[in-house]
Amino acid sequence: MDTPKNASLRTIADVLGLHPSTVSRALRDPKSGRISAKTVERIRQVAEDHGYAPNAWAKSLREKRSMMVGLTMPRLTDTGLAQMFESAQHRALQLGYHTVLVANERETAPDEMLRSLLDGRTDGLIISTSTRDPEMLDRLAATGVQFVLLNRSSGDHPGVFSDDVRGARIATEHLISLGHLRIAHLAGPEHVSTGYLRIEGYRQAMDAAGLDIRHGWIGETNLDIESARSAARTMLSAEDRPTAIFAANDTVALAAMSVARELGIRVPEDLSFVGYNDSEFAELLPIPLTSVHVPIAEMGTAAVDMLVRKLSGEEVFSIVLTPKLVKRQSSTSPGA
Amino acid sequence: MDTPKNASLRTIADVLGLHPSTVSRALRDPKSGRISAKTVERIRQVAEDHGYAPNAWAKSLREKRSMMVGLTMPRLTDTGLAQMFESAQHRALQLGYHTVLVANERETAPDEMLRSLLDGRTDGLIISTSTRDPEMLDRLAATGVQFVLLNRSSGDHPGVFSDDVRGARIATEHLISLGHLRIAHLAGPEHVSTGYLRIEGYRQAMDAAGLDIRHGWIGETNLDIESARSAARTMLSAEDRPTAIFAANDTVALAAMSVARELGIRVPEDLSFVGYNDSEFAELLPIPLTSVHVPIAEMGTAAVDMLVRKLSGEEVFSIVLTPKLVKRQSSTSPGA
DNA sequence: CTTTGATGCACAATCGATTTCGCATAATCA
DNA sequence: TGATTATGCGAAATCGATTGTGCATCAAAG
Repeated sequence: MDTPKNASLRTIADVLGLHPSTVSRALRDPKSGRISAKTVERIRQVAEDHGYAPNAWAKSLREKRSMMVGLTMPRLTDTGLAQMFESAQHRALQLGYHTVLVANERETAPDEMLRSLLDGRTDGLIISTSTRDPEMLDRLAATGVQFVLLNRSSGDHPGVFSDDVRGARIATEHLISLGHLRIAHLAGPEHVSTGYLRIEGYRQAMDAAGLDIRHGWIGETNLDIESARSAARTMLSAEDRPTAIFAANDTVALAAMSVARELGIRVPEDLSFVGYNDSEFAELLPIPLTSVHVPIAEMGTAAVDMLVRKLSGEEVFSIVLTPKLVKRQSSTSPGA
Repeated sequence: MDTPKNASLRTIADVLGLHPSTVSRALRDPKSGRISAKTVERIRQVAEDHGYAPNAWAKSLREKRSMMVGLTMPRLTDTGLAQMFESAQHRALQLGYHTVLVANERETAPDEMLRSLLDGRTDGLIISTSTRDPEMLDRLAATGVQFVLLNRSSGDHPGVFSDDVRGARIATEHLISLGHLRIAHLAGPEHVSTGYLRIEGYRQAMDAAGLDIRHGWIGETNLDIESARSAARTMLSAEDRPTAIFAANDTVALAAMSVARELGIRVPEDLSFVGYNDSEFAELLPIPLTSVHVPIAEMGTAAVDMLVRKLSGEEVFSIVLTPKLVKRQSSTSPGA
C-alpha cells in the first residue's frame, strides 16, 4: 500500500540517486531538453509508483500564491445566494482556484468573517457580506489585499452588482400599473446596499406616480423568515393595510404570504405580491410568485473572473447587471 | 501606509538587530522566560507597527498541518444541505479551521471534486457527496487520507448520518395510517445511500402493511426540480395513479405538487404529500407540507467534531441520528 | 590534438516559521 | 578567586518545491 503522504521530491531523488532539483525539472518541464529523455522517464515512473503529488504549501510559499480565493457570504440558506456561490465556485475550479467559504452572518459577524480570511492564505477575496464599518474595505485596499465585491456595493470598490434601484423600481411600477395605490415594501437591512438601494427604487417609483408612502409601509427585515413574518404581521394588522407588497426577496415574500393566509387575507385577490431573485421555487408555488429576476449565476462567474484579472495586475471596473421582471399570478389588479 | 504583506519575522528581526528565532519565540511564547521582558515588549511593538502576521503557508509547511478541512457537497441550492454546511462551517471556525468547499455535482463529478481536494492542502475531508466508485473511499483510507462521511453512508467508513430507512418508514406508515392504499415514492438517485435507503424504508412499510407497490410507483429523480417534475408527470398521468406520494425531499415534493396542480389534481383532497428534511419553507406553503424532520445542524456540527477527533488520532464511530415526522396539512385521509 | 560548445545534472539559495543546540555573559556560591 | 548555574539570545537545520549558477563529460569543429 502506497503512502502518498510521504512522497516528496527528495524521496524520489534518493530512490534514483538523483538530485531533487533534477526531479523537479523532469516533472515540471519534461521536454525542455535540460533533462535526458531516459531520465525523465525513469523519474516519471518512480513518481507515479509513489503517488507523488507536489506539496501545495511548499509550492505556495515558494511561488507566493496559493491559488485559493476567499469568499464571504451572508448566508447560504437563500437559494439565490447558494446559486451565486455555486457558480462562483465552479468558475474558480475551472481556473484552478479553490474557494475558502465563510458564510452565515447570523452566527459570525461579517467583519469577523473577513478577518478570519486575512491570514494571507488566499490570493484574493470575493466579498458578498456587508460591513458595519465601510472604512474597513478602504483599509483593506490600502494594505494591498486584493478583493472584489459581489452583490453588495460599498464606496467605489470594484465589484459585480445588479441594479437594485432599477429592480425595485420595475417591481413597484408593475404593481402601480396594475392599479394599486397602497403599496408597501418589506425591505432588507438598511445598512446593506441591497437593502437601501431597493428602498430607493421603491421610493422613486412611488414618488413618480404621486403615491403616498404611509408610515409603516417600509418594514425592515433581516431577510430571514422570522423577521419577515414579524414585519409582515405588523404591516398587515394595521388599519390602512396595503393592497400590494413588494418584498426584498422571495423568501420574505413567501413568509409574508403565510402571514396573510393566517390573517385571512386572500392572495392575490386582497393582496398582491412581488418578490425578488426569481428563486427556483417561485414558479412552483400554488400561487406562482411574480419576482424580479437577477442573473445570479452570471454574477458569481463574473466576480471570479474579475478577481482573477485583478490578481494578474489588470485594472478592473464594476459590472452592473440589469434585473428583469417575471410576471406570475401573485400580482393582479386590486379587488380582482 | 503599512504593507502587512511584507512583514516577516526577518523584517522585524532586522529592524531590531535581533535574530528571527528570537522574534518567533517572543511572539509565540512571550512569558516563557527565555526572552527578557524588555525585548519581548520591543518586539511586540515593532510587530504591531508592521502589521505582522505569520505566514500561513510557511507555518503549515513546518507544522505539517494547515488547519483547513475540505468539504464536498452535492449541492447547496437545497436549503437543508446549505444549513448543514453552515453549521459545519461555523463549528469548524470555532475550532480554528477554515473550510474549503466544493459543491454542485451537476457541474463537477463527485470523484472530480474529491480529487481536487487531494492536493494535500487540507488536514482532512468531510465527504457528503456520493461516489460512483465506492472503492475510491477504501483507497483513500488506505493512503492515509483522513475523512468522515456526512449524510451519505458507504461501506463502513465512519460518518454522521440520519436513519434514512426509519425516516422513510415513518413517512410511509403515516400515509398508511391515514388510510391510503396507493402510495408512491419519488426517490433520489439509486446509487446514493439517501436514495436507496429511503426506498428500502418505503418498501418495508408497504410490505408490512401488505400493500402493493405497482410498477411506476417508485420514480427516480436527481433531487432537483426538473427531474422531479418529469417523474411526477409520468407518475400522475398513469391510470392507477397513487393517492399519496412520499417524496425524497421537500423540493421534490413541491415540484410534484406543482405538476399535480397543472393536472387538476387537488392537494391534499386527491393527493397527499409527505416530504423530507422539514425545510424552512415547508410550513410556509399555502398547504403546509408534512415532512420528515432531520436534525441537520447537529449533523454538520457532529461531522466536524468527529473529523477533528479523528485528526487527533482518536478512533471514531459512526453516529446515526433519528428523524421525526412533522405532520401538516398536505397529508390527509384519501378522499377527505 | 586542442578548443568550443552542447548536454545533463548537481549545488545552493530562497520562500517564513519553528525548534533543537549551544554559546556567550552575568550572577551566584564555595 | 575559581567553579557553577542561570539568563538571553544566536546558529543552523527543517519542512518541499523551485530556480539561477556552475561543473563536469562528451561530441563536433578547427
